[in-house]
Amino acid sequence: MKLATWNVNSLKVRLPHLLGWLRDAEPDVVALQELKMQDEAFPHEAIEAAGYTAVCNGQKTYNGVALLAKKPLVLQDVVRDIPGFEDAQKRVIAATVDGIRVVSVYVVNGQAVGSEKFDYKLRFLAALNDYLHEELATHEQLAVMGDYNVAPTPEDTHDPLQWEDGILCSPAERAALQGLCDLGLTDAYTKPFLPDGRFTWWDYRMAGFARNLGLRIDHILLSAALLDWVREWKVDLNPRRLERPSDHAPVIVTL
DNA sequence: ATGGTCGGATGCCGA
Repeated sequence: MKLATWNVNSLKVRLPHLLGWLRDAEPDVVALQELKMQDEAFPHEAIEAAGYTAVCNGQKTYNGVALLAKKPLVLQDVVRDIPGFEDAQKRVIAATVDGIRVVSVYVVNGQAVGSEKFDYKLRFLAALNDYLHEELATHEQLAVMGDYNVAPTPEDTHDPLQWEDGILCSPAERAALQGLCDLGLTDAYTKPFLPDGRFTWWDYRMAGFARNLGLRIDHILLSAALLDWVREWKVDLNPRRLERPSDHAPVIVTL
């Protein structure tokens, strides 16, 4: 079973990349983020033709998330957004596939430490914590996959001196991510699995990818029942090397 | 045309 997460940064622009990558990587379950499109525009037909079924929680211009499952797998008990958390932004969708509860999440970027958006990021992560607490109580097998916009440790940045205490790396953000793990979730990333490096995002500016000026901010968190089954964690750099790529690369965990 | 580069939507904003 291959679980994957990918921030595509506009599904409209990246649809050819997504279809090619589904063919090459053959993931079983995919969490997508930053669709930047409404539900009516979601390319169900092309994704069905590629052998996948999909559910989405879209939004115009910003955000938007989806879950894909390789047929004949089906996505059941779909829940959109964080129940009870008032939020106009579409950042969460959950479903059950083959007995596993999967969540696609696009955590708030936060812009700058101390900003209004930073405050929203921390409130979002607190609400996500409450939600995942409930999900863990009802689903033994839980996989929470997405763009967390948090680099867990200094090693997860290309330049700790530059990034430390800034946005994506501040103590408050790292504590919030650790808070999710304290619920009973574990980052599937483990250091022996580094065939193509550990970074998942590179800024478009200043030739970030060519110089490998990256961060590890996309994660797959697993409940204990799934963690024992992890065989491999990897970043798939192939889509990031294409013309007009997303600024993120997919993370794939093989169970 | 909009900071550096993208994407999307305008007369920049968010990342």
